[in-house]
Amino acid sequence: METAIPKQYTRGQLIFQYGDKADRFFVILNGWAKLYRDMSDGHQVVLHTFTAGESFAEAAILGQETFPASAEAVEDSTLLVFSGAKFKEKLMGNAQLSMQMLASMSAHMRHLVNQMEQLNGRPTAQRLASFLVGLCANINDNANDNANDNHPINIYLPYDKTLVAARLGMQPETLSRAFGKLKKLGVKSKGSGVMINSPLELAKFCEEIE
Amino acid sequence: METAIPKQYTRGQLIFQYGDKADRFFVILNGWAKLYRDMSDGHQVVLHTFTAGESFAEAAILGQETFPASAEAVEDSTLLVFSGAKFKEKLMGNAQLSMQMLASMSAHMRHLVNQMEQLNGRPTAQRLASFLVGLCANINDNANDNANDNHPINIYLPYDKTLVAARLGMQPETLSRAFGKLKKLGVKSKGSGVMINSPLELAKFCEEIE
DNA sequence: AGCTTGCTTTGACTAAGATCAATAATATAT
DNA sequence: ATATATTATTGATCTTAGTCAAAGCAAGCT
Repeated sequence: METAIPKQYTRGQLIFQYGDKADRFFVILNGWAKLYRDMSDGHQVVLHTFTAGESFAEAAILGQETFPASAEAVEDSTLLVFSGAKFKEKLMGNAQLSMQMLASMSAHMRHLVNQMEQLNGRPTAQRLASFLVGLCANINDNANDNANDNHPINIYLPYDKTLVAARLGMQPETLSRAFGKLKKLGVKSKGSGVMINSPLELAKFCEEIE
Repeated sequence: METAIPKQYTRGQLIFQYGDKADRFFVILNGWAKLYRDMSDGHQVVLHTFTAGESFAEAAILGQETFPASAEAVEDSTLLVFSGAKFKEKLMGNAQLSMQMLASMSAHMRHLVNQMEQLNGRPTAQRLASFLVGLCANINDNANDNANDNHPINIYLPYDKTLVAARLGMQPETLSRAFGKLKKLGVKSKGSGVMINSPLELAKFCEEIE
């Protein structure tokens, strides 16, 4: 939309904070951002991580007056900032757009539901495996790759392991050990690079019952 | 809306199942329903519980073609069943309605986010306390009560403790023990009745660190 | 009443992950 | 290049909630 303005954020910079007036929303041009919530005990729950092409906080400008979570850039990033008021106007005049918006929110909710499933009792190694498989899928999508192939693949963690751990609802130490457990499944982790021998086998492992 | 038809469900009856074609949604006239998801390991995650006046599965009829979760009546209940197609038509012709719908979904998402926060690491006693405080709040709302007062209060669990446990992401045994821990905070549980001496103190406990 | 059935509570035990503490590796700065 | 800070790994221990098993209660039934 023509009214948006691009804005630069540096690593660690706050984009908005829980409770702020929700009068804008965002699309990521490049970089990564996290949506999170600080809990009373000092911990942080990472609700979602976003990257280039994805939008977030669209939901907040409707209904609520304030953001229900905080957001922060986890890398140097460029975001498009949209005015909520102007967007609302457009929505009122365009039923088609409203429907698309509803569909996108519905997808977002499905995502949240999936996330809830993950955070629950499932063992840490499996949670990590799911996460890695997700990253593989992204890469394959981008490369327009055949969905059926099963090359060894090299992926890079989009942000440091502390954040990966938070995203998966575990401690950094536990993440380390989860990587350890995945070694026997052909997952090698070196720095921010992860080498996966058989994405398919890993995907199978995610579904395993104990 | 005039096109809806009321339908009777008995306790334990399936309303719809994960993967079913999402061509309708529901409003509860009376009784209780739960929205849940069966996980690969046989456990069940309860995403939400609904009662009279609340609607659910509205999100599903947009975007996705199938329900992302299952629903079941937890008491004998009467639901209004709406046709998704007809509702979509109405939406297209009515921007106002679309906005309301967006707002309601946005609220629902906020709820899910809160739920995620709860399911996480927080100790079981605190999760239960939050739940009870929520029930108190409902009652006070209905009674148009002063928000600041702090009477001892008697509440009734809306469904059996097995389901409460599931709703809170814990085992029935653990729920019992959680109730035990809350005794020293003036919470007495007898059957489906719960007597809370000081809702305020209980609310404070929810936020406590450790 | 006495019996059955299903929910709830209690107890003993186990296991997964958190925490604490120390070391190693990486990145940043001087 | 060396020093310093940050992040990652490893080990030992502890806590919490899950599991298994048994007993206590309550409601409904014959």
